[in-house]
Amino acid sequence: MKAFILDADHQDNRVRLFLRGEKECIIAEASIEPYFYLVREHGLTHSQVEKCAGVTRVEEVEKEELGRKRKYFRVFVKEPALVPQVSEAFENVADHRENDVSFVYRYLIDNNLYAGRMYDFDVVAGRVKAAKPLENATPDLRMLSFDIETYAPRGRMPDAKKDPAIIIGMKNGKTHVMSWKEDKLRNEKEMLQEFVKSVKHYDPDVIVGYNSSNFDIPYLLKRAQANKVKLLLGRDATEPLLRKGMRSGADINGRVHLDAYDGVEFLTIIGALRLPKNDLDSIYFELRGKHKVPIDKSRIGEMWDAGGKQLDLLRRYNEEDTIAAYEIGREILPLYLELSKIIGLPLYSVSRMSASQMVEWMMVREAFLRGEVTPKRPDRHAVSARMANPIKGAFVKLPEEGLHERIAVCDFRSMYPSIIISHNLGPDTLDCSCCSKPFVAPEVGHKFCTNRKALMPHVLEKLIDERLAVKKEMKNHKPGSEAYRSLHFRQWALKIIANASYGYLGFARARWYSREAAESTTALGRKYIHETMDKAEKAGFKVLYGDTDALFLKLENKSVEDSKKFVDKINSELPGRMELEFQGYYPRGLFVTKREGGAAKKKYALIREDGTIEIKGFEFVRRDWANVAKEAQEQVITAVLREGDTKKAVDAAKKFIELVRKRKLGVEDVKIYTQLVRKPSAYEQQAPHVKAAKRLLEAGYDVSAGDVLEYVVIEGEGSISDRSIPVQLLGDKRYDPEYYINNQVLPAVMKILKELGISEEELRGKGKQQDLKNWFE
DNA sequence: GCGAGCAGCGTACCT
DNA sequence: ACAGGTACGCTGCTCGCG
Repeated sequence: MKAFILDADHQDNRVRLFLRGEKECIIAEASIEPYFYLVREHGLTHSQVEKCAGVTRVEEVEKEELGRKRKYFRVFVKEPALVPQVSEAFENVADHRENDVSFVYRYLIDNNLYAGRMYDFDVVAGRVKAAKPLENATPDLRMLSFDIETYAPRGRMPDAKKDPAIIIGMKNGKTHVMSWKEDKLRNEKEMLQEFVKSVKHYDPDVIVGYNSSNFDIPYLLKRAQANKVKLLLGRDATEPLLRKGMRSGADINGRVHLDAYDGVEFLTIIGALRLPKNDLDSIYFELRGKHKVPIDKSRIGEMWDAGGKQLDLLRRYNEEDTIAAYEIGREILPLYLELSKIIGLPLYSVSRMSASQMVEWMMVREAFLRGEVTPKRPDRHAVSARMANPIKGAFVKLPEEGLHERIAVCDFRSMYPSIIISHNLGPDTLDCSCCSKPFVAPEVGHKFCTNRKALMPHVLEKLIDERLAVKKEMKNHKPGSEAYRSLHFRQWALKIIANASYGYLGFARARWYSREAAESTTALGRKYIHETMDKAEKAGFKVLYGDTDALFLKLENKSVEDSKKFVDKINSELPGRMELEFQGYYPRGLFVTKREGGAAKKKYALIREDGTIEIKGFEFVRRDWANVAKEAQEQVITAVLREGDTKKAVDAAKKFIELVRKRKLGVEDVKIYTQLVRKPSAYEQQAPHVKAAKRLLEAGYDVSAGDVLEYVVIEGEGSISDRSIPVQLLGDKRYDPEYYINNQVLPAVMKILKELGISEEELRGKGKQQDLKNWFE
């Protein structure tokens, strides 16, 4: 059967595989002997281990771990559940290894099977006998998104014990919203049954929700219980299984429960997405350019009771959430599928992993393939010791403030991965005993083996080679075609994992953490960027700025061609896989002065020849600035870069100040977003967002760490914090024009205008010194 | 008792 | 729960003056 492993779990010693073929999904079983390792030390004997209850047999093996040979007992046990138990029993006698590799992962890794990839499975009597890898593309997955609305009386959050679910929306191709006031459904119970029936009928491979692990699925489970029905969403007609722990989850057997919220967080962390906040409305706006129907969540109960137009509006609201979840699913499912194919673990598991976990599981698999033992996770003390001792990072050159012309930007392609590969860096090649001439890292002096390839460089090389091949293959396909799209997601997935590798080396909780390898990586990075800057100056360019792996060259009297030739010259002198890339030419660019003087790093604006503008670091790109300040700054930057028009820039700034002063702005223009990273009581300073959070709490809202707050500074007495009111509680309170001029618009625009020699006074139109208060006559 | 000056907290950005 | 480098608003303390 031509199929791929969509999902897998186990019952006792039997691994259960959900094999997704062209159309059908069948269940097949397989098995493997569960095992783990004990390090042979402290006089522990073979027979001692063998005698332990649950142990079936013991092998004496010699294997490599972190570049060193060691002796282990490979301990086989009766069933998977005994792996943690038996290893625990030896805790005070011998160190264990790989006792935390789950049974399904063990099966996939040890059999060299990659979930997500196509195989020709030989299934006899429901058991997998063999699997032959195929080149075929994965068949299209059936995806269903869903979203629920729940009833609650005004003034409190819904309580799953007593408040019913009232609406369920679903979308596969088309959208279907049902509620039990309409749609021939008489009550909540019938709606729940209808939902289960729809899922069974459509038989999706993937069920997408938004925050469904924490809300929709737990809620529906409780409601099903209250109505004495079962929420049988699994392919084996089972209910979702809620997972507790550090990260809650909801497993649906045989399907992939994709929580789009996880996906959005993941994209945000890797820098592929930036939204003011990660809620469905922000996403809806990002995807469709318009906001969802505005409804007050605390009034959902009333709207339900009112029926008619109110209920229609509520259904519309639900429909938009369902659509948004579906659209996010369409974007992240192909990405997760490619990640799953690369890592080889089931799609559902991968969708719940952080980038570092993805790197780590790739390493675990590759270590197995190389016959190596996986190091154990560091304990709490090791983690805090690692964190207490941070690693020196990248070099950032002080730029030259002001307006500059004719800039070429170059950067090192995948700098850190290239360094790790080119110099064979890793904990397993550090201080080897086999090399008479090891590589010695500059500045830090760590020595690395030059004979045997380390695990991380080995993994990275595979990732990067594969990515180059995929990029090449993409040229054979039309952009927009299905094949192109899938290749795009593949190269993106490969890039994500490669880019996370350096961070992983320096990640305190990593099994393959290596302070030495990580600090050698950054030391080499600093060496390469410094050397390249020196060479650029010698070649007659002016190095305007540089950060980590990027450098900005001012062409002066040289041509763009010259800068490209310079890049070629550098590449001819670089070792291994190191490569400098010409990134682009910019006719104009702007750097500014810090408030306390001196040029600011990590803040600049560039314009391309086609007139498009790139803004980095400025208030314009920060969510914790009001829109009015951001828009004013954008217009000023645009006037300066596109037209070189100082007057236009000044006029734009004045226009915004006037708007503020005349109170022409709405909440959207003046609200400020700030994330609350802890619970409100945990702050020592009463910052504006902390005060806003406390006000929300007082008013009976739920506020928790991680929430992004929206607040407005209103007029009145007291500090800014005293006057920071969350938008939910704004009522008819008015924004403070003085604050928005002096603390928002002016700093944002003056930062730019100051570089053109314009003073705050000139902004006011008169050349004289005047008190800012004059704006408020 | 009061304002100026400043350190440190806190957030979000860049590579 | 991926790294370090950086800017900068705001609070709340210290200090000098009277």
